[in-house]
Amino acid sequence: MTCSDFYASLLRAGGVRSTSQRLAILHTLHHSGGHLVATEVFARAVQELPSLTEPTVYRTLDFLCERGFVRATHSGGGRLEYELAGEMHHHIVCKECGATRDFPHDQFQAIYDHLEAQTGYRLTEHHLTLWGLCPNCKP
Amino acid sequence: MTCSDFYASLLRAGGVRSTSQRLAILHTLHHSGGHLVATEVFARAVQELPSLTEPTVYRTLDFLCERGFVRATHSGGGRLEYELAGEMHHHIVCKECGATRDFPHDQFQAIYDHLEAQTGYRLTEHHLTLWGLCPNCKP
DNA sequence: TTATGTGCAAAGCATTTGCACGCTT
DNA sequence: AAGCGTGCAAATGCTTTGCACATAA
Repeated sequence: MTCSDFYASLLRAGGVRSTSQRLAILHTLHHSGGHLVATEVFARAVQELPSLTEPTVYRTLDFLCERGFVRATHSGGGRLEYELAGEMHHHIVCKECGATRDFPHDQFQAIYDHLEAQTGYRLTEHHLTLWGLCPNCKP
Repeated sequence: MTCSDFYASLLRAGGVRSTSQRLAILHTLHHSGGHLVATEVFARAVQELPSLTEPTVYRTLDFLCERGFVRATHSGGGRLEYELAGEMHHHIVCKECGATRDFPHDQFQAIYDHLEAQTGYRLTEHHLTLWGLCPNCKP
């Protein structure tokens, strides 16, 4: 099964139409390792699909987020970054060299449970990003 | 001591100049309870100081963040929100009614320490925001 | 007095919107 | 065949920049 076939069936399984634009954007996010702002998604995806336009990228990213295929995060700078929704994880970003490392969500779950009990909120979403100095950039 | 006097001495204690623009912006953040995007900061602060302009708001917010007087967070929507730097806390936002509640950072510190040991990064900054349904909006 | 900060005006981008056409189902 | 999705073009709005003047220390 090719990459595109995979995403095509993923979309259809989610009950939405499979279009070349959506596939190009999912493919781009997959091969970039995520963490792309909208303009970068466009810049890369348009190389796969030259007819792609900016408005379509914005609308498609919104759509894919709403449907849960894609997740929006942020790494500072005030611009949302997009990545494929998959295994739950977060990011540590090096402020010096930009190196990014993922870490799993597991260890936060206990705190989230505790916060639900404490506040009465039911938690459904979260953004968590850490910054610091990676081992190489530490003095 | 008036509100302005307080921020004036805070700025000078930090070794930076105290200007009417900086005071108006700090005052605005203080009385809004934080969580304002740049355009909202301008809209409110310009009422206190009519000569204030947008470029000044953007430059001043950047400056105050760099110097640690103000902190930038995000609550979705991809636009940074600003609040006074004070006691370390995070936010839970209700997706239904927008009600925001703070919770202290304490309980996360142990995990952060553990992540530092595990990844070799030295952590210096972090953004953490949770979304969900508040007690009133839960079915 | 001197360096820093601000206003003004304009430019630069990112993002959104309306509408007609095309493609998926 | 029907409805959703996209391209195009333009508008909108946020943010940044250059430069001259004002202000804090």
